[in-house]
Amino acid sequence: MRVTISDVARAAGVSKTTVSRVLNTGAEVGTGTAARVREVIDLLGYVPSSGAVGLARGSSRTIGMFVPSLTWPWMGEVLQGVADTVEAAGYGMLLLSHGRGARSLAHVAAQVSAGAFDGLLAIVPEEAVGTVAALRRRGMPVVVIDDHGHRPAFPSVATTQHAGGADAARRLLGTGRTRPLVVTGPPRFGCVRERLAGFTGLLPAALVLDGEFTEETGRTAVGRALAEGHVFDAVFAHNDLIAAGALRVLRAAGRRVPDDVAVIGFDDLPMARHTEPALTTVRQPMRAMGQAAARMLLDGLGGAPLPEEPLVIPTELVVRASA
Amino acid sequence: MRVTISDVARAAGVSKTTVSRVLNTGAEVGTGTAARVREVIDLLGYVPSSGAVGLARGSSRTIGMFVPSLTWPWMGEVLQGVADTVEAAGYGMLLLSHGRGARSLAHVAAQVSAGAFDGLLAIVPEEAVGTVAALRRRGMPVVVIDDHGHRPAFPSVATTQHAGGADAARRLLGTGRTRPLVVTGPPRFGCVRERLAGFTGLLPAALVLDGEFTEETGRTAVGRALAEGHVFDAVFAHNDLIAAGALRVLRAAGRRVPDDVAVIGFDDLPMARHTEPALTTVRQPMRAMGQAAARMLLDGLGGAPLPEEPLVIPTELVVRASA
DNA sequence: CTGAAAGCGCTTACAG
DNA sequence: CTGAAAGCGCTTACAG
Repeated sequence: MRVTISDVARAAGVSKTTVSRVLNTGAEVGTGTAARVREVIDLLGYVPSSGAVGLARGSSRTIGMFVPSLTWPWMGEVLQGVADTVEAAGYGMLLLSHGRGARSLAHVAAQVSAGAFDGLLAIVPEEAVGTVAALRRRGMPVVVIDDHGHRPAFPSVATTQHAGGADAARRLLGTGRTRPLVVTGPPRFGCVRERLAGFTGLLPAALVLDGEFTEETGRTAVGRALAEGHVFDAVFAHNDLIAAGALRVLRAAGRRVPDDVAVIGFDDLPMARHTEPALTTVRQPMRAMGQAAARMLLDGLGGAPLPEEPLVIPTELVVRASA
Repeated sequence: MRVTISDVARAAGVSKTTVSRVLNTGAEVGTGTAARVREVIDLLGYVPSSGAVGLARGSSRTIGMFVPSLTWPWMGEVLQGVADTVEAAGYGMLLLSHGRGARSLAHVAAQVSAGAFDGLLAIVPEEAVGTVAALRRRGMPVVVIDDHGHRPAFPSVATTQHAGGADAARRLLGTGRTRPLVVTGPPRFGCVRERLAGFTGLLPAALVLDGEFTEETGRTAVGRALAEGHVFDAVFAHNDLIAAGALRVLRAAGRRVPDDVAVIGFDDLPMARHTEPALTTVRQPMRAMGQAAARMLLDGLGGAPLPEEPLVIPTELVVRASA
């Protein structure tokens, strides 16, 4: 049987009110009484029912975490950062995925209406911007992890997409490259446009090809550039998967990396250490972003105003062998 | 303001009891009345408070998902399978990670005592077996996703580790290999022992080296075998990362794959398609396992008895270029 | 410093 | 087929 606050009160010879106070405010209770109550709580192993507390207090001590997909290569890092922070604060973390599209959104809406969580952390796919904005308008505290695209409308944590692109260009410039090929992800993502702008601002691209954030895009794009006889001495890939594909095609074509063609990726996935040659890449601080976003939301739930400006955690150029 | 059951009752001109019945059993309510109530519910956008329902009914319509780490390469697949299934059933999914060790376990215990979820899905790290077993003894429905190790004590979904190892051996045998090198993960994992037994049952290994489930282990283990002059015509790596490391060292040493040395991995991570040459590997059905485990738990919560025997979803040999 | 009582929003016997 | 009332386990004015 569940141990309730009444059991504790009875065993300690006090009222439920007093037990509740010991548990929460702590104030207004005699030292001796408090000690006795705490003893009984430990003895009985009492833990307040989250449902009851939620009902009485109108909050759930749980945050929602909404992600477009759970299988993206860096998603685990973000989730780990969020989970560690949220758990340390004694909060629960309700995971919501956009995997089933519109039905997933309906599920989120239902959980919100049910009061299942007090605040929402979100990586917002294009299709869900409206939904998330609507939740926020209805008063739900929202913090967005701004990996792809710029949404000034939300409190958010972001990284330096533009500067990351510029760092890549600077590195190539520093090693004497002047005719880069750029292979981007889908241009609908804000991050793609920012990385590209940062890069071409310093180093005009010989050629820009867009595709998906996949190894296959890396192979086909670079393969095409090669086949069409474009001249380039570097590749700036918009993520590490694209870079891996590029490396593969370059080797197959007999181009030496970095001697003939330097290659720089983006993300710094674990695999970046293991490509041949090891990949020079722009590191995105995914775990730190998860932690910071969680902290921001928790502070917000604690009463702090959510910041107007994005909290920016910088990218970092990680130099390995490919550039 | 939150729309409550009282608002609906008032607007529909019925009692809260009737609204509750329309929402839940559906039975015992006049057709006309039910229709009217449903109309009002839609109109007002009423969704029952999960906290209140949980309190009154003693359940939370939420399951807990406990994982050792969120950053393992196949974890996202499992989570996606679980999330899709759980959400489709209208349940919430509380994510619990073992990332902070003992403190994480304490957090789990607190969430359980708080009644935060009705059942637990778990990938159980060694250190947490006791905790999870204790929860089960106290009546918490538990389903274990049995990736690593065999725990007959829990209802579980498993895959064919032994047969997967045997399939790898059969493939090598079929291409005329007789002296394999085996590089395993940590022997404390049940899956490691099973894969090894399945493999050596058909094809005695020239040499067995153990290590971690990392690319680095692949490089150092195969590097050492090479340096020490061991003779082998194949490598069975216990996961794809180890296999990737092996491929790299073999190439660096001038051994052709698969001509001189065939290589087989385990898992079928996305990267397996992109190694050089593409990796032949034993696929683990991680997403399907997540789905099946979730379904099993949900059925259990619905009243079905949890199966005594593990539900086994088979591995599958995926033949690419490396063996 | 402490407690009795109302209330949070539901469900569920019980009575009709 | 329908409703009044008790109860789930807490918190929080309010009174002392």
